[in-house]
Amino acid sequence: MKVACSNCNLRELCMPVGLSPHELARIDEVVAVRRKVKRGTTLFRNGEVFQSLFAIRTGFFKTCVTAEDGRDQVTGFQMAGEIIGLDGIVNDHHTCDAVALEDAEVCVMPFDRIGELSREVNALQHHVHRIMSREIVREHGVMLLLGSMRAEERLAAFLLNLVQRLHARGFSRSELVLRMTREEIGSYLGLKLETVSRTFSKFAEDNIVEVRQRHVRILDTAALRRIVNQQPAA
Amino acid sequence: MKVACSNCNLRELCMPVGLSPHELARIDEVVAVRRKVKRGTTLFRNGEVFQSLFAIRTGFFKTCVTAEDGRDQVTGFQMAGEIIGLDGIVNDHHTCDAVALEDAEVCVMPFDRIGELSREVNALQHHVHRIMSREIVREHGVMLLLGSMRAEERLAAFLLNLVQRLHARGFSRSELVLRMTREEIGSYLGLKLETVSRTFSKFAEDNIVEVRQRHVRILDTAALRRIVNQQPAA
DNA sequence: CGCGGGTTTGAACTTTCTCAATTGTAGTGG
DNA sequence: CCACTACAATTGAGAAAGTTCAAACCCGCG
Repeated sequence: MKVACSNCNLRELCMPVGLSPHELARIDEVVAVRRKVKRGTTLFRNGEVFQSLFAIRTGFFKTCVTAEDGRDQVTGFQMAGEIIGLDGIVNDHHTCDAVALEDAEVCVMPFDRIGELSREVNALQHHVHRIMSREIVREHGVMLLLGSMRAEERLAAFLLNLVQRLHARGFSRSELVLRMTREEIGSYLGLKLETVSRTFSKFAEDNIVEVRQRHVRILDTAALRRIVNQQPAA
Repeated sequence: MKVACSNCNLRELCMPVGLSPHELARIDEVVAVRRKVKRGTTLFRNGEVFQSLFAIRTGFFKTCVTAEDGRDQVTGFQMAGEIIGLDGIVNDHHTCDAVALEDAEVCVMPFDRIGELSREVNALQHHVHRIMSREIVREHGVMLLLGSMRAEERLAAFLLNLVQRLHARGFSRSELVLRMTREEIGSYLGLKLETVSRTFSKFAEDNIVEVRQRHVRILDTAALRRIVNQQPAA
């Protein structure tokens, strides 16, 4: 199987744009191999030695951290074109688990190779910085959500975010299939699974969405946006 | 005033260790100037153009993001030796505010200069990656806190984290002066200021801490640890 | 066809929030 | 030096949101 970023249809998502032909050729060296990850198995685990970043080629992941007492927190859901493993850089060990929520394939990018190449290819260096910074900003958003939003706002924000990212990948703007359970959504949003379920029901009752198990159709995007931006308290 | 990382007593906190004399000399070029920031004023603001990272030389900062509807979330408190501004890299614009909670001084490190130098000085490149990764991991911890801890656990974790960082800077392991209001603590922890205050009172009643306004003395660190690690629900 | 994970829904309970009043503290100007 | 102001912190009581526990349900899969 040919592994070449230069031919990859996801290139604009995970690699820098505007490269010269020569740079493009070098970029292909970033990916060592591809690796398949079966649904329900982990790509990496908390405590494992960190060696590579992973670009998701197909499939859907969750990442979660675990406290000493066993408490679990989903820190994100990742889809094609997104990069995971950044948490491992600080201490050369991963600090969270990455679990495939459906059969997946990832591009393995050894981190030392990224380092070498980004010394030569300027755009790659900046790209790595941007990816990490983007993750920091994303997490700021999650902190805002967890720290100051109510259940309905959280779920609305979650749905809008998911559908927006899916749409950027060519999927529908209004229809989506959830790859995760209510419990995983709840963990991510800081809610219990029952609350997630109830909130879905409430949205359905208000004709904002149509929910059939994991199939969700957004009927009123504007309403969702209004819910996210409503001010519960100053 | 001499600006030289090589002579700075905070070097181990913000710069890579184990540099050769030559590398050490190059590192001094990272810092363009120092800048003073008066208490209550901002170092940078959401929307401003990003140009530099900042290393805190003295003083204490908070960073906060603001939603469109005006909601505010403190995303972190930063002290001497820590680096702020990483959020600005993705889009060349800052996405949060950095406010000095006491008179402060920062080292201004132009980001393009960091880029150039880290192409030459290998250790610097890795160091930048590590700093960003550390911030990502820190935020994972905050997400865990916001997503699955109760008020007492949040405040206990907050106090332990603060005092640990202060101790790493030579301060007491048990005594600290809070630089922020109850409201700012609350915003960070996803609680209302009244809840923060009540929780402080509860800790005081249980002889875990002694609180006089912003002066806090930790009487029973072990008890705080136990509170953080208690399991409210599976 | 039945099993089991995942989901929905109800009712009682807990935690945190909200609103309001009170107190404390630091800074300002007479 | 003290009164006064402004801001921060504490405390109480009632309300609201989300959680917990429990039961029932749905649906895909072996």
